[in-house]
Amino acid sequence: MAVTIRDVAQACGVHVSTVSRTFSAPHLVNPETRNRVLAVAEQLGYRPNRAARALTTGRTHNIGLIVADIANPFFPPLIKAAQSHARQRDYHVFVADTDEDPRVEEELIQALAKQVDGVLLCSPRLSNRTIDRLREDVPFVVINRHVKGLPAVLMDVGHGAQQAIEHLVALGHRRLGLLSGPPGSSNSRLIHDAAAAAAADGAADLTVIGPNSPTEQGGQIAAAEVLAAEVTGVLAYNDLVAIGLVEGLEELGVQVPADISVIGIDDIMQGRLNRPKLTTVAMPTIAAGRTAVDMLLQLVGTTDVGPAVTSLQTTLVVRDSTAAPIRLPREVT
Amino acid sequence: MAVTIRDVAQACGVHVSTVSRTFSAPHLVNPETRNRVLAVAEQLGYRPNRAARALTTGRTHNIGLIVADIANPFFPPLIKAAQSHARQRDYHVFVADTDEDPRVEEELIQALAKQVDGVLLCSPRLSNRTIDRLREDVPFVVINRHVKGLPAVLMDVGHGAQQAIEHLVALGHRRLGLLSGPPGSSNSRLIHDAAAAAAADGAADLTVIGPNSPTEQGGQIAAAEVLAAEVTGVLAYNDLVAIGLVEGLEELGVQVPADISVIGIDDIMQGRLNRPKLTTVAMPTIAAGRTAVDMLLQLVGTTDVGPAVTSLQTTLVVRDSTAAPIRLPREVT
DNA sequence: GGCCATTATGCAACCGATTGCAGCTTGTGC
DNA sequence: GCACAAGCTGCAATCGGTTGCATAATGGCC
Repeated sequence: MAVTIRDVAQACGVHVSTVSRTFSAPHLVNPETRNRVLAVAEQLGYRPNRAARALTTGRTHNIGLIVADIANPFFPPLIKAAQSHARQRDYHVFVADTDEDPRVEEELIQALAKQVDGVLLCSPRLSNRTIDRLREDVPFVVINRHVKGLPAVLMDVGHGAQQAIEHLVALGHRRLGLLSGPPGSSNSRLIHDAAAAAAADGAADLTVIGPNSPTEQGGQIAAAEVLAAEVTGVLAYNDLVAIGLVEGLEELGVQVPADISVIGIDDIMQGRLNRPKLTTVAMPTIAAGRTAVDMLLQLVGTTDVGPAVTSLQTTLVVRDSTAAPIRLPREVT
Repeated sequence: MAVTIRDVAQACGVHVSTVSRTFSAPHLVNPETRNRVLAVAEQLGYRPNRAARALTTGRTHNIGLIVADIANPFFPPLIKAAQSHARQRDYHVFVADTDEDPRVEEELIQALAKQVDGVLLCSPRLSNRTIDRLREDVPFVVINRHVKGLPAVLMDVGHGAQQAIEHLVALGHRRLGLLSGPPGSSNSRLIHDAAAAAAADGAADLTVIGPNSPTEQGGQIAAAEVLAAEVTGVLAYNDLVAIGLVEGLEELGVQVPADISVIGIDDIMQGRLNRPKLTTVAMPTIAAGRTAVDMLLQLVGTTDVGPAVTSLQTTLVVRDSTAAPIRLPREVT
């Protein structure tokens, strides 16, 4: 059915190995022969069978990318960046969605293992122990989580939280709130610690509120608590929570940013689709996708690699949900 | 490195073919032997190499899914549905994003062709002629577009537009607007024709506005035109345009839905993240993903298949952006 | 003109599995 | 006690390429 290397060889009157070399080691074949082979191959519509090639070379030229939820707007930019970056290096990316289910995640990794040269694990939900076991099967680079002994690409959310608090302080806010994230999450702790430190540096109070569910609804519910805490500026665990908070506050008759300033984290909306446009900490998702691909390719190219960890900078994007407080806070210095 | 069928055979004292059959044709091997092989395989951590299997069987048990833009919120639910549905049938889905570039799309199809049993083409940007050429390489099912001679899964956007107009008419609106989509798009024509017919049936005027760019900004810009047209209810080409329109109208001091009702198409936000929650035509993306997988698997299973076309129903989801008009329109019957 | 290095090509084993065919062992029926 | 069938298992070719080694042809150099 499909045209193979043998068909081309026969049509050219050369041996299969010559045809093979024409594609995988062109410098080893006479330019004249090479051109003839290429012409015939083109004419016959020959395409190398990557799966067959993988069988002998051990290189599939594919990489896997496993994410918890494609529908989470945080991931697509990262996926796109990884794909286009990999394509430029003659690699293809197979994306798989785990539906947040660790069992599915494990199954996918095992299924992918033999068909890819390495896997990008994006915010994995698996236990460290399971990941440690699976790394026998296929090389990993982990994105957005640190697993001991594995190369990782991290985004410095702590620094982002710091920038956010400094921004509020610079605007004149002194009574700040933090809508905290899930207690178990390491990102949640990083955000809390950095925010607390930055608030202390700025001589501002920081009231921790929650944790509520890290969703729009969670933010909406937190609105009342925010009012009760009498803060004028709030940093939310993520953009969903921030957007929910804005909605909740407006339902209570509180204007953002006139009465209270709100900052999110992640920049999932990128200023679109929401009013007021959210001031937020943008994550370097595109850089993370590219970097992860580079690290993985480097890792599969060499025999041994140290567990390199790259930490990428976040950026505070100031838009319309933050402003100076109307009444100066009481405890101004 | 990895444990192969030979390692298992040797450890068991049987021939490789027996091990092979244990996995691919269990009924042909003595239960006693089979259990022994399974036990040893388990203990050694043997996993079949799907790529090698594909070489002889011609079946990879993978399917490809090519979309124009993963970041477009319209696609992720479809992707997730296709993936989980395929996984239940022991197939894996490789997702690839073309960045809206037909050349990339073609390249991806060719690269994928040998590694998958079939490809789901989601809103392809390629010309019919190119698609016709590529179908020699790999079986296709097209989603969201009709290509002559190819199986397709369509979503009945015309009926959705009809429902939307009927909803506005039922609320009492008689002066309606349609924010039209790109002139070349077939969906755009389907929406226009169905909306026009439904308006005529409901004895309502339908003013076509635009086309503007099918984006949030396009909708925002159209707000002035909508006001000038003196309509009380508007159907937008998609949700992005509808959301932009709501923003544009509010900037002009017009309330939605109090002053003007707005309906979108696609249901990308699913009622989240936007005020007012948008009344919109929900596309059956989940059903489309599942159906497309089923059609593709059926297609690769048999030798010849007719170019079946499945058309899926859309649903009007009434939320908060539509209401009865305040002032009854002049030409009430 | 002979020797050697260089270049180009062919040969054949191999990657990890599948599968048609043949052969062996049992068991059954008569 | 023999013929035959059924049930298992082994053998070896095959899928579509890659690659180390051998061989042949060419050219340069003294």
